[in-house]
Amino acid sequence: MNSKANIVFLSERQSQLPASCQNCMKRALCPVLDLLAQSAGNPGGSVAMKTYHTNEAVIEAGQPFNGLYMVRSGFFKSSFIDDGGELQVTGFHFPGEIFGLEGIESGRYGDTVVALDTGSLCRVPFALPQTGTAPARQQDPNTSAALMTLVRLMSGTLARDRNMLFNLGRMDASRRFATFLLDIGRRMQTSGFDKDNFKLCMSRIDIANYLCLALETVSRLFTQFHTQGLIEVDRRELRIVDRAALEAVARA
Amino acid sequence: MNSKANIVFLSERQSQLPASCQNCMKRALCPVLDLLAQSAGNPGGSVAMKTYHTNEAVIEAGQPFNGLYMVRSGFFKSSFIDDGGELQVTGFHFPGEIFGLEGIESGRYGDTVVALDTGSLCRVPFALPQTGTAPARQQDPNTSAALMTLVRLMSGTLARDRNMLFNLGRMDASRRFATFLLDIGRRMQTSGFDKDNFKLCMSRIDIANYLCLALETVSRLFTQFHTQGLIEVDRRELRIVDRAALEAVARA
DNA sequence: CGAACGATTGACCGGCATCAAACTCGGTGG
DNA sequence: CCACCGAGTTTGATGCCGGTCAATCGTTCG
Repeated sequence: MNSKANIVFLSERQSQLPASCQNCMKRALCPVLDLLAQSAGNPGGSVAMKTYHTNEAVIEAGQPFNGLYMVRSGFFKSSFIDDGGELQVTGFHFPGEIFGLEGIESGRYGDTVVALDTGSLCRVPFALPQTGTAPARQQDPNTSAALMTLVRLMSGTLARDRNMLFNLGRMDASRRFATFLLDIGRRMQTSGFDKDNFKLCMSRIDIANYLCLALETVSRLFTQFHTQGLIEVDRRELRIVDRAALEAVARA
Repeated sequence: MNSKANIVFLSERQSQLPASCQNCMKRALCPVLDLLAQSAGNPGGSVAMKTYHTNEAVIEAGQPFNGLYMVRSGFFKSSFIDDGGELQVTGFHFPGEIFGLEGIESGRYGDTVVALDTGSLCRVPFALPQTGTAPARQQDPNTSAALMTLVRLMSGTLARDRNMLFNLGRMDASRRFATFLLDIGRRMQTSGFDKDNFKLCMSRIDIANYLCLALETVSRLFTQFHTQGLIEVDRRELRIVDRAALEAVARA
């Protein structure tokens, strides 16, 4: 009944987790434990873990929604093709993070997601009853907890998106780039890496596209920040040398 | 028990609606009926309707979250003060629309919301149990339905925000402005107005700030679109003359 | 009427996109 | 071992969109 780990994460609900999650080492990071618990008895299938390789597609924009994804390891990239046929990078996903939320309402994923390197994902089968349906009769005691988890996740995502919106609209190239580097560092730390010393998981092109800047501008900013002593950079290896100064650039 | 209206909107749940909603003429528009139903027995208070006048504040950014708001009539504006002390307009709210979603997770509203003219709101008291709390014991049969409604609302908002993000990042001033006008028109129609002939509820300054453009640029775009025969404009009265052409500008 | 505010129009200029070319690094094959 | 290639990146030169400053006009209100 109880695992051999010293720490009991969620004593009540743990026993209801799918078998595949019982021994997961990433459980402490997992933000969807409630959803996972619910999925234990989900007719749509149980939690599936899968490994992906560089450039391999996880989901394609427009495919029917069939669950949320949590990153176990590796890094992933979201993008979609706009009306003009241009690819637009919409985000990057780090270990412990969730994606697929935007597909819940429409029933279709809005983004194509590909692996940036070798990594693994958990797919959490999940579905919302259709609108206008009669109120659910049999109340799974886990359902409410799962939905609240979801609401929190989405509320947080909304708040972060608003920041990004502001980022794109108001900030000039330097501020955008500084903000980007700090954001990546913060999330690296959350994922268990060093926040000041890490390997950028994406190409310059992806960064430029994500920040809505020209590739050349991003390249110039790398060298400019390096010259100013804010960062050290070699290929994709990045070291934040003067965090305070970088934060100042992001603010000013 | 049953209203005198010929149409029964949600026969099952209607009887559980708060008294103040039983006779609401806007019930058909209301996207939070499930939440309202839940709030009937909510200790936090019942649905409160209130009228606001021009420039009157509904909520201030940072105030503790105490529920969601639905616009019954009139128009409202969201904004916040950034680190540099500058005001940033984040959105406009039309009759039938919801705001306050971003405050659910953090427990504090992220935006200040003010009335653009005289209008009225419903406040829907609402609270999520704190994280880490034990699973709810007594399951209100409406709770799940309410949460699902919320999840749908937020998923839709996420999708719309992503578009706005793309709007700001990639589009030049003309495209942003054309997209803005079409969006306003669409939402005017949803709120029961004419989609091609309406009164802009906000000032040029608000539009410019929202689109992250200079006030002067917006003004120039009004006259430019007018000269090109796309729109007719007199003060705040707007008529979309050539919708197809406007859509072309928004796309190209 | 004068003051205050919102909106329009004009002149100027800077940041960033665009075009263009060189450079680095890894892989492949002769 | 070197020549060759291609993708990714860096660096340089030029031009345009849109921000900023400034002046004017129309409307509303005290």
